[in-house]
Amino acid sequence: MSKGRSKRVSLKDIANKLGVSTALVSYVLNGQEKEKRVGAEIVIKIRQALEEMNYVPNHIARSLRNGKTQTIGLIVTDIANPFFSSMARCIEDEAGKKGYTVIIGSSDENCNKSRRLVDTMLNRQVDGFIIVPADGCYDYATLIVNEGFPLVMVDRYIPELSTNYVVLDNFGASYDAVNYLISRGYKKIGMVAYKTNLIHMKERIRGYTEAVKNAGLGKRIWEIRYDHQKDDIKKMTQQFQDKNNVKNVDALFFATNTLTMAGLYRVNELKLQVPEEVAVIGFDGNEAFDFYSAPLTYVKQPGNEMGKEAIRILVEQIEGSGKISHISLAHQLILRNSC
Amino acid sequence: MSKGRSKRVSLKDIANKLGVSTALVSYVLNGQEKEKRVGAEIVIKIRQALEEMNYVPNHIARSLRNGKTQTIGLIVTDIANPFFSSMARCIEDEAGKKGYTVIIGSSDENCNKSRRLVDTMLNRQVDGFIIVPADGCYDYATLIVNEGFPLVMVDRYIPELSTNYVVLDNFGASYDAVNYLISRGYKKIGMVAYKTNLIHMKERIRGYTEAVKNAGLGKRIWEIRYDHQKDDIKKMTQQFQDKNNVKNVDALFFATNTLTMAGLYRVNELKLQVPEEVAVIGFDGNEAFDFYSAPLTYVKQPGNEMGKEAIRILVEQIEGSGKISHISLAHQLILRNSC
DNA sequence: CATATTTGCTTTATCGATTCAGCAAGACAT
DNA sequence: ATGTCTTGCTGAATCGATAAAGCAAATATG
Repeated sequence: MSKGRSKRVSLKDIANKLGVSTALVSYVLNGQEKEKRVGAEIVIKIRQALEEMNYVPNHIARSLRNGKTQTIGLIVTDIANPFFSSMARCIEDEAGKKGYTVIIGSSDENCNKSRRLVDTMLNRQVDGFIIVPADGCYDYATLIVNEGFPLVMVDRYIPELSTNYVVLDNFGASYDAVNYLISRGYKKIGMVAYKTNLIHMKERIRGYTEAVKNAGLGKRIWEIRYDHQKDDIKKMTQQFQDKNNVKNVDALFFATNTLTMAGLYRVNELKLQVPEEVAVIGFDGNEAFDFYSAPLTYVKQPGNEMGKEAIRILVEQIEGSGKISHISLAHQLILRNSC
Repeated sequence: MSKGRSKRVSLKDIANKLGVSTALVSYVLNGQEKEKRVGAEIVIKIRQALEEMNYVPNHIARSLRNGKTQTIGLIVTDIANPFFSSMARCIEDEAGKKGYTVIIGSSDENCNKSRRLVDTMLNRQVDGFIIVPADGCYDYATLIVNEGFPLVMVDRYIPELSTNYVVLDNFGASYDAVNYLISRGYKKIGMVAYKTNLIHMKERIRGYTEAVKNAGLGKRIWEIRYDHQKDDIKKMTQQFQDKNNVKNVDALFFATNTLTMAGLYRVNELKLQVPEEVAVIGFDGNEAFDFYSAPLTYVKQPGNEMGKEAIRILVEQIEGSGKISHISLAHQLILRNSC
């Protein structure tokens, strides 16, 4: 038998106690005593009563009335991915400071799940969205924008959709990383990317392509299917080891931290030495990179800054700004021993 | 200028369209057409209209009326910690299946933050809590229980508080891990734990103590302060390396993944070989453990199962069960090369 | 046939906060 | 003295869904 939950004090309780109307109390509560011409003495009395009776506004009632919930929906591909979990951490902290609460969902890069999450969140009447869009199904993002809901895309964006985003300068980061490999004397540089039409991946591939082209080197790209990761990575490792294969490499550039991890697991299984037998550059960062036998050189994304910017822009939008922000953040190449 | 958000269809809209009262529509919506004796034809018409007009219930209004928000508050120490982020992932998925939404907060093992999070969540009228309690300040947990809110503690619990929990058999796991070290011939086994009164840590320490005592070995414990981690770990490494110190060791057992990581960073800085110069057993798991020069032997916690159980119990409670569940899950010792 | 009972629906209060419209009473101007 | 303004407050509608209470009409029972 659950103990009786003590009912909270309502505006009405305060009003009754003082023998005034709820309107007055509400005005004082919302700092409108000037505009609404509330008497000076009664203001003081109301403030006291609010304090004494330990009044806490009912969020739900307020939301129903105002149509604002002070809630933000965050959809990432996987909250268990350290890049996203640390970004989420930052988003929650920042949102909290501004009086917003965050609800999080993981889409697994899957359209149906994304749509279901968006539906749930719309149903919960979030005031705005921060979304890492999944590949292919832009309908729900379009819906969000068309309905006039504030939306900030992070990590990647949908070029066709005119809305806010905060991303890495993916082309630049990738170009930079590959050039570093080139400067270290590697000639057969491979890139392991995801097979997707998402712009961030396209840009990372373009950075790689541009860099190897400028150096007069051959292009070796694997596009791994997200839902056949293991098979495709296996095939990849077979090809890149084979001296007779056109895709034989001396260095590998991985396009995300999940790909880096998957690749390294396989490299370990095959007992390949890094960087002697194959050099490696990772992406995104992961504590695991620090502990690899050869600590990994990698492209570090400013995940926290990304989260902070996203919240800042979103709240601006929620509060009525009409301007659309497109932000590209700079990467950092962390140099260590893997190449 | 934000585009006009198209107003959603309400119960009233449906009722008006059909020329019936909202009560009827509500009954049909909630499957009470039998109890509330709604006519067979009108039921069909209402169902059709709900379908056609694409009706979606207003969650906020429902919450205000029912006093239930179908929302769960989850407080962990740090959502960026992979142990908790993967648990959170699992909790969200399971909660979603049962029609609940989760809001997450990170306490950083800090009382004030914990309290603020609980306040926010109470204010948002969550239906129940899943909490990883922080050290020392049990007031808010007691408050939650006394107010009659369902609460499930995970990872650790507060013995004085009679409520549900799902934890690891910490004593057993620790005992087992240390015995494994003993069976491998290590004689000077040290344990690195956090300085805290929390039961899970006490139990892990008790497991270690019991194991070394039974083997007639000396006790070497470091209790690291959570907010002076770096200093304390440094001091620890100085002592355990010193052959003349009573705390000199040939093997280290770390009590959490954050401690393991912090310890390994330091071990790497000092260029100590694992396991030759010092053997290591970790706790909790972390992808990083797989990539350590000597892949780490560690105590694996069933984080997903913990999350699943927690949600199951919590929802049971929310739906009115009075029974209190105390669940201890079994660990798994993952054997590899670090000892 | 007269009285119960059942069936099918409507009315209305409620959850708690917000806010517009409106009403007295006093201040001020003409 | 009459009309206009200002001040300080109240009443009631509203957001959308739920559910208790009540009311006719239809059916059943004696």
